[in-house]
Amino acid sequence: MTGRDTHCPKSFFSSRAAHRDPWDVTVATLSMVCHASGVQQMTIHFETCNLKIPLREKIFLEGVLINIAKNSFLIEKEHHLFDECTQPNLAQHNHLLFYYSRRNLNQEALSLFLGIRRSGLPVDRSTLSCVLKVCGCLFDHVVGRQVHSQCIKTGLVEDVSVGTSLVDMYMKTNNNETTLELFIRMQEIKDSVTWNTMITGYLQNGRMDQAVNLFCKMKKEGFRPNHFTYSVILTANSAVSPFQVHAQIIKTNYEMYSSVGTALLDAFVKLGNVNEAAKVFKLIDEKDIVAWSAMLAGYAQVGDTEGAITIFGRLAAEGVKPNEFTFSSVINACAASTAAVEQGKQFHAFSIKSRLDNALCVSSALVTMYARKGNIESANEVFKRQGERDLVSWNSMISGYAQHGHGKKALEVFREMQRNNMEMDGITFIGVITACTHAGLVDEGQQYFDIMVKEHHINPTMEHYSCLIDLYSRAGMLEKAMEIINMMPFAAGATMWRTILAACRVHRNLDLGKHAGEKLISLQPQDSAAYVLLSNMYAAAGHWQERAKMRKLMDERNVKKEAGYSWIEVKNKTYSFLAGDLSHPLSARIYSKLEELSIRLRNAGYQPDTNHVLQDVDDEHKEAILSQHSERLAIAFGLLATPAGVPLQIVKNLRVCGDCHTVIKLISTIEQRDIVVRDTNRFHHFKEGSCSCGDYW
DNA sequence: CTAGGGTTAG
Repeated sequence: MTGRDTHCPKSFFSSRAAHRDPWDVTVATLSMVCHASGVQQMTIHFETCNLKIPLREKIFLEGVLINIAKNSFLIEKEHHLFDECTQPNLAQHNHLLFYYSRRNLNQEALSLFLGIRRSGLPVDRSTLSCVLKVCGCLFDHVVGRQVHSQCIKTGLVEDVSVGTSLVDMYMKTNNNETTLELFIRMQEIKDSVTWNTMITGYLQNGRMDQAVNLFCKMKKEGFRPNHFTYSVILTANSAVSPFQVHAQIIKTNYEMYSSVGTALLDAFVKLGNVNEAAKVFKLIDEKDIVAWSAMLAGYAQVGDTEGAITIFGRLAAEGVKPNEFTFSSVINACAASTAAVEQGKQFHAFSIKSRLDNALCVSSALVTMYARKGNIESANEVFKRQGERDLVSWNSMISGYAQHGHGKKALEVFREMQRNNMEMDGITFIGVITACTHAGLVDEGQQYFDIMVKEHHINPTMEHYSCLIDLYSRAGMLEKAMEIINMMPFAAGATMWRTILAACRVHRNLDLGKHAGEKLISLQPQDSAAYVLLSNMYAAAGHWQERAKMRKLMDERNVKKEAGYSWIEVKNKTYSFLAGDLSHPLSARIYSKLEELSIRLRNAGYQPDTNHVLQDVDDEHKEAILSQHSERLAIAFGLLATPAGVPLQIVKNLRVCGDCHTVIKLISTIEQRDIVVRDTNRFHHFKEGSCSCGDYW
């Protein structure tokens, strides 16, 4: 059970293992070691700074060079230090090489090795194994091959660990032929590490079947899989059934190993089976941060925010330090939940305290979280402060702006991304085209689609065509939208027909609407959207008989209309409202507030648009129904429950109707409030009588 | 010498 935590993680902060690393010498332990080993002539310089490890001086101790700088990373002047060292020997060279490698300072390790080689100093199996690993990490097949010939010259190629390192290096640099040749040549000397290395290599190159074959062959040849083997073979989820492997693991007792249990639980999560994953998690003996993070991410992936946050609380209570992956997962869980932004903010604060807020995956998760919670300014704040950015950072910001209808800003970010020569992918263009859709930039949207295909050679997916159809539909260019449907290399799915249908409703195209409605109903007979939209259209056109038929069809097929819900957060609590809801304790006050508003709205010249009511009732009733739409109840409550001037944040499970949109614009003026409404499609920022969507949604 | 966890859209 020991020795399974000794591998160095990607980042210094990312595992408890790192804290047990003998090289992470705190000031106290260093002094002790110096004292015990009788090294007196050495000077240690302490520097007071607010970081944990204030030692900055270089120390030559027991044949090991240590230079601990800020954050305990070995960063500067290593060669200079090396010159001062009196004739470093082979062991000292290897020590430093391992130190670099373990810290992921591969470039430094490589220069050290090249220096050693230039000076003709001796090397041994440790030196060569270590530098081969470094070449693999850097994907440097040129130096890798040079080292290979050095292995042959020295005869060390016959050594198992050197041979295995060669296999690893060639696998990582994608040289499958040489790898296989080496592996066959190692027939007599190979051990289970060699097998594991081969299997891992195949998996990382996406060759699942080869990996599984080798896994079987390994057992046939009498090598027993160990915890390395199991933890890696479980990532071949499409080729291996976790249930099957689980049975083998139970027999061998490896399920209590953190690495194996983590891989297993993750395999269950990927099958969508969190319950099974949770059972596996429970059985892990000593859960390390990777295991905790995997379980947390599992809950996040199935949308169980509460579960994810509970796991975070438990690991913190057990004194386990969250790392950047833990934060990015929990923040992502907050982004997906319906709860208040406050929850996400708390984890943001925690990540700052842990000095992990600048980690790429954390800051990108924050951008998305703030954007999805309606706080686009904070999203941009985080984005601006990102020291380095990757594809995901840029995509997150573009999509964020797109969802908020800030089409121009989304495109600005996109152009900045272009100027920085960033690589782009399909998701980038989904964001860009969506931005054009919400901004009504039809031609630009089509142009970006063409650029994506012609200049970036990205194959358009279903989603891209969906975006195009959306682009044209929203602009009322329904013929163009149908043209796309007819020319694209996919059959139109339910989502596309729903888009067309909704656009037909807005642009009053009953004929195409019928067609789209029928398609949608045939694809998803249990989805209420088609029935509701169609009957809506019939109602708007005054075709009450047709509408009654739709109603009947719904009853026959037992399709239930989704109820309109809105919710609002006040002081960390979420209050939800159904249309016509009377259940709230403040109900009476809410309705009198609505009364008062309706008088003031009329004085401001408001005329209710009763086209948005689908029931066959008289106009007076229609007005009453409109005025009790769930978002209005939530807004009335928000106005009562918060001090003047505080912005209101509303979330709605359906799209905002045209009449409510008009009313909310007016309310933002007469009540002097900023109101943000997130519907199923986008964000609406109402301010001083207008909306960020420019009445285009 | 070999291993397990995360993020972007719809």
